[in-house]
Amino acid sequence: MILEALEQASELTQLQEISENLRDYFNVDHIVYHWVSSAGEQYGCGTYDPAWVQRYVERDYLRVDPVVQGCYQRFTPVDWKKLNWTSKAARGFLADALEHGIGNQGFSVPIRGPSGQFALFTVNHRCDDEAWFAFMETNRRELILVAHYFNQKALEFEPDRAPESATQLSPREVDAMTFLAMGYSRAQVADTLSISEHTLRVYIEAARHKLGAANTTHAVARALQHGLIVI
Amino acid sequence: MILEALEQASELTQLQEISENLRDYFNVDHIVYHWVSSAGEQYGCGTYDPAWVQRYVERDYLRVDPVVQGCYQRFTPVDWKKLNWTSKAARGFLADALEHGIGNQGFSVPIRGPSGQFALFTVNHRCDDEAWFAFMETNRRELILVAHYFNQKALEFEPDRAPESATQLSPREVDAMTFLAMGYSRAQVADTLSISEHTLRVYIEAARHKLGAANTTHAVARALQHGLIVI
DNA sequence: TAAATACTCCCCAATAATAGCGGGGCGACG
DNA sequence: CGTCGCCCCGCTATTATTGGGGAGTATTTA
Repeated sequence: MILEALEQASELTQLQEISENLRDYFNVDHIVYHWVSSAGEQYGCGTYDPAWVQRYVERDYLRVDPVVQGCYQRFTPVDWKKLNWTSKAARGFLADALEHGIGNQGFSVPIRGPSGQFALFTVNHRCDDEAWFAFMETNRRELILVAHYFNQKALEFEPDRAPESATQLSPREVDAMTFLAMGYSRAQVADTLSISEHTLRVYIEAARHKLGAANTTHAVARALQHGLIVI
Repeated sequence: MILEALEQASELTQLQEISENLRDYFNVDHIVYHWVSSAGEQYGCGTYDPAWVQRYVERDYLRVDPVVQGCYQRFTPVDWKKLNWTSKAARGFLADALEHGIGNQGFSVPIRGPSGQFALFTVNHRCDDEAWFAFMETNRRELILVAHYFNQKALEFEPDRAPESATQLSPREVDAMTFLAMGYSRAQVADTLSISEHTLRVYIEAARHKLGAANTTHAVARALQHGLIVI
């Protein structure tokens, strides 16, 4: 079974191979896995034409692509047909994509990580709606599972992407960060925690230093990204 | 197959039933699904003793529970044995849990949503390591899939939990929020975007209002939680 | 084509944030 | 019993951020 190959893969370059194997196994045009991040850091592998990938990056299609935008707002895997392709930018993007060999049908599985990591596993194919529907009926479950296994492997090979800062905040620091993230002012937080604003400030600074943050907003953002606070 | 029952479930009360059916189907002690959030809003269903659930909430075990803390920092499903049970609080929690009928073996699947939603799907059982290992070998894949389907159903029944405010930020607003989340000061952001600080402030305020945030930190936190920005 | 949205710029007064300094008490770990 | 981390409180000072106005152009959408 295809999952076995995934579980046994042991080198990063194999992911590319596996994506090709998956493409053949499922008999579709493309299988793509890519990491989504606006901070430059993009990683991806799959069977798209490298020219298209380059064009995608160059044109900053990440901000236009309805697949990315849609999955980013969604909980569950989504068929491309359900996405919103009405905007001018989206239609332009779609036309460009089709010209570069991308199929008209697609299914993307959003995958999320603890630090706001976000990845997409996509199956893409060119066919009519009927054939696509039948394909999805048959393979949806296995595809979802494959998506998660693929992601797990990608993480194993790129440990940098799952940093696990291990930075721990003290309970009071967690409280402070949490209320700040909820929009409380310092005075409100201090009041809520029944401590002086001076003391509160000490916690905020401690958290800021632990998190290597430049300011309070940054500290809250990092605490959220690292899963240290829940709001 | 059990997934069919999940797909066909059409009422919220059925989730409780389904969790019981899943427990019997997999022949384990407990199946639990619960939503994790410190903002009061907790939802859960499953086969744990209600007395334990109440105790869990009362004692604020959410902040102690290594399963929650561990999964919150982790990308992938995790066996409870892999978690860190060394702290005093964690050991006390474990002892308390065992006394309340919780099994010693567990497997939890973290599930994340676009707005920072976080849920756990847990299988719990009392048995020796060997039996548990065999069980997991057999059922891991199906459990992962069941976890995601269960979550999907829970979302359908509780649409409030997937609010999808549809709030969209303009590109410039996204830029502003992103750099702020990265710790840039307003001056730095304005400089980076090559606009005046005054203009930048308009974006920040616009984003704040769109997001219903009380201040900049809150706005950044919400933007992060809603997946509107990535850092 | 009109309406909506996005982008750009400006002033001002009040508030929040940051960076230092100092103090004391508690509990856990070795 | 000493060290370490956490919890709590005080002070001063400068700088940055905030939130309330208003106003014009450009682009996209309906």
